[in-house]
Amino acid sequence: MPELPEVEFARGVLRRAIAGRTIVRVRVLHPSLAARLPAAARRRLTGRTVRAVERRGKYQLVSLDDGRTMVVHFRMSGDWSVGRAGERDEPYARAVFDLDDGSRVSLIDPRALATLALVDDVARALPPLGPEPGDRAFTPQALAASLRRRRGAIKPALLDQRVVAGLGNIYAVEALWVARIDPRVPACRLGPARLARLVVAARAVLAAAGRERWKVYDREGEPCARCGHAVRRIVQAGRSTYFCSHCQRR
DNA sequence: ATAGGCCTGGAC
DNA sequence: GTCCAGGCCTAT
Repeated sequence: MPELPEVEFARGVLRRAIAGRTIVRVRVLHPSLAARLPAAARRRLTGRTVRAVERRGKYQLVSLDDGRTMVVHFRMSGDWSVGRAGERDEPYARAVFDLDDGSRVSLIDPRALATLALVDDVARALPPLGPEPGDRAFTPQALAASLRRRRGAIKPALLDQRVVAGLGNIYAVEALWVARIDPRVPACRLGPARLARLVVAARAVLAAAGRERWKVYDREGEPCARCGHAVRRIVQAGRSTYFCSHCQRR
C-alpha cells in the first residue's frame, strides 16, 4: 500500500486515533523492530501524550509532549490498524500502542520491513528530501535543477527522494506514461516542455490514486490504453518499469 | 550506477 | 521449489 497517497491516508487514520491521546503501553512483537525501538525508547514513549501527526515524504512524524518524535516508515507493507486494547493481536501486528481511552493502534506489517524510531531532532533524523509533489516548489525549473547532472535514466531518478519526496515505483511509472516520456531517457536530457508535462503528470497520478487502476503498471503485454502498442516491462536499478515504447518518446 | 540485504507471503 | 513485491540503505 505505501506510496504517498496511501501514507497520507494512513497518517490521517493515525492522527484521528492518537492525536491528543496518551500512550499507556508499547509492545513490540517482531525482533527486527525491537532493535530499532529498544526497551529504553519504548519506556520513554510510555506516558507521553501525542501532540500531532505529520508527514514528510513517506515518513510519518508523531510528535510527543516531551519534544521527541516517533518517526515511522512503512517501507513495503506497513499499515495502521485501530482497535481496542485487550483484543487479540491482528495477524502481522508488529508493534502495538495502547492509548488512554481504551483504544489501540497497531502497526501491521507482513514483511516486517517497516521502521519505527524515537528521535530528538527530526530534521537530523530524516534523509534529505526534495519537494512534495503538491508543493509550489515542485516546478519544472526545480526538477531541471536537480536533474541537470544526472546522466542516468529518468525513471530511477524519479525514485530518488531528493528529487521529489514521495514518488514510488508505481507512480513514477504511471507519471512517465501520462507525460509520454520514455523511462530510459537520460534525466539531464529532458527539456522544459517535457519536465512541465512530468510535473503535471506526477501530480495527476497521485491525485487520481485509488480512483483508477494503473494505466501501465503491471500490464506487461497488454495494449497501451493510448495507442494499443503492447506494454513492455524492463528492469531499471532493480525495479520493474512498465512503459509503451511507441508513445513514450526518447 | 548497480547488486545485495532486510523480511515474509503469494503466485506460479 | 522459483520469482516477484508499492522502499531504502550500504557496499562495490
